[in-house]
Amino acid sequence: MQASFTEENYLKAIYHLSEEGRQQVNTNRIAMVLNTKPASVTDMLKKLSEKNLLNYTRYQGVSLTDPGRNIALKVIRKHRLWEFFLVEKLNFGWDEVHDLAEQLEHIQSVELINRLDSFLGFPEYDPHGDPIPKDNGTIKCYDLKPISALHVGETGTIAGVREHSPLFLQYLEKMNLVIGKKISMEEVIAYDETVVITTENNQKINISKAAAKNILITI
Amino acid sequence: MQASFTEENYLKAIYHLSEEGRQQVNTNRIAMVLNTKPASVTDMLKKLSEKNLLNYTRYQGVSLTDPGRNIALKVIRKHRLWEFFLVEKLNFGWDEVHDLAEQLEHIQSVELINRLDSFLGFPEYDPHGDPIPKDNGTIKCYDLKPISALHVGETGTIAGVREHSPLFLQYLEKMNLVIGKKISMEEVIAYDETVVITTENNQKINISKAAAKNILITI
DNA sequence: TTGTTGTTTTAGATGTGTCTAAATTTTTAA
DNA sequence: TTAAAAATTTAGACACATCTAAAACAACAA
Repeated sequence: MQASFTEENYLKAIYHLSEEGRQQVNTNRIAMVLNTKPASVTDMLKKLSEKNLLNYTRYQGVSLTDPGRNIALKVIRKHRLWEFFLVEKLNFGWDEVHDLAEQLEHIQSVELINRLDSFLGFPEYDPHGDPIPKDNGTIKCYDLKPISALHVGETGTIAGVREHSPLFLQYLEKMNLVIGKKISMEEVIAYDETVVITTENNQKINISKAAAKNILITI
Repeated sequence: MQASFTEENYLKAIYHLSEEGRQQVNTNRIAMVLNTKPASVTDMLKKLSEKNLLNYTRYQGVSLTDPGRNIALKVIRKHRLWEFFLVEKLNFGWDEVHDLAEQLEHIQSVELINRLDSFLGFPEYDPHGDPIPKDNGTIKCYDLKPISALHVGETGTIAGVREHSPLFLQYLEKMNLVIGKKISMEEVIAYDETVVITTENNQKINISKAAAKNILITI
């Protein structure tokens, strides 16, 4: 089953949206994340549905079929391996690689991506802590929690992020809140839910509620 | 000046055609190398001409403008750097990389390609012996000759090829006629212009006239 | 100079992915 | 239960790159 550049982007977006929420994904959300209009989304959903890549009934939202999910995972595999390559081999910052990987993820060649995987030493996670799907379509399922889910006194290690915008990643870099850092929850300010965390060297850092939701940790 | 995927392919093809022959490139040749129809070529030529990427007058063929040649050279730079990467880092054969590089050459990012260049150690030639254009748009001009131009008794070193099809490259590989090999011209069979060459270890190899025209050497 | 041949261009159509504006359906609130 | 609001879909159009068939042009030989 061959999917076009655009079709791949739709499938990937729908995969991400169904991961982060309920089963059925709605038209407006898709239009929003793909920077397009709901009418265009409807057109594409009909097309993908005819190709049996997703289940679609008018007004009811969509879910991926197995072939559809498979294509999405292949694209995500490519995206994350290229990100790893760009950071580890070409020394890009973790905030610079997303747009490049959006292009590279559409290069068609199973052989290429498997050799890249091998060249990189079969990494398990990309530079943002996201798991890299294997060639056979399996993907580690995350049991990461956002910092905001920690109770006061609890400790964790930063292992991922939930938002990939350059601005957010640059902010984390500047605060030295990078993957692998151990932190513990100090307190939550009642007024605006600002979170105070402590790093290994006993430094206290205040982060906003929004930021705390987007930093993921293992316990 | 941004050119689309397809526009880039036209500019690259026209660049290659004007290298290998006279100045003006004709419509039918372009259609042939791009695997498309002359009518489509005409449409595109009008478009590229309006963008000032080439000089076009009806029925008179085309030549690239400076901006057009510049885009073509950037694409060729990317193509050849990616080919080098695929062969040197991912261990592809020199006969396997062309189609992949045709995809990779359209990734848009000057930063990416310059970092790749640096990662690869600023190579001067791609795996087929073609010179890699520099970021500033300069390119080494070849003074390679085909084997068929050697006189009997003359010696040369294989430095490039004029044809990139997998079949031809696999044939060379099998005969061990790879870049760097020293050969000398033994004789030309009068009957069908088959060329007999001798390798360093005194092995005699017969190659057809067509093949001899497509293997390039330095003296 | 004229006619033939081969090349090139125009005219009109198709497929993909997008859009706006209007209509329809679902959801929510009264 | 019904009306208003929100979400979704249809209808009709456009841009891009392509195609076929037919017309226009160039080059060459007689």
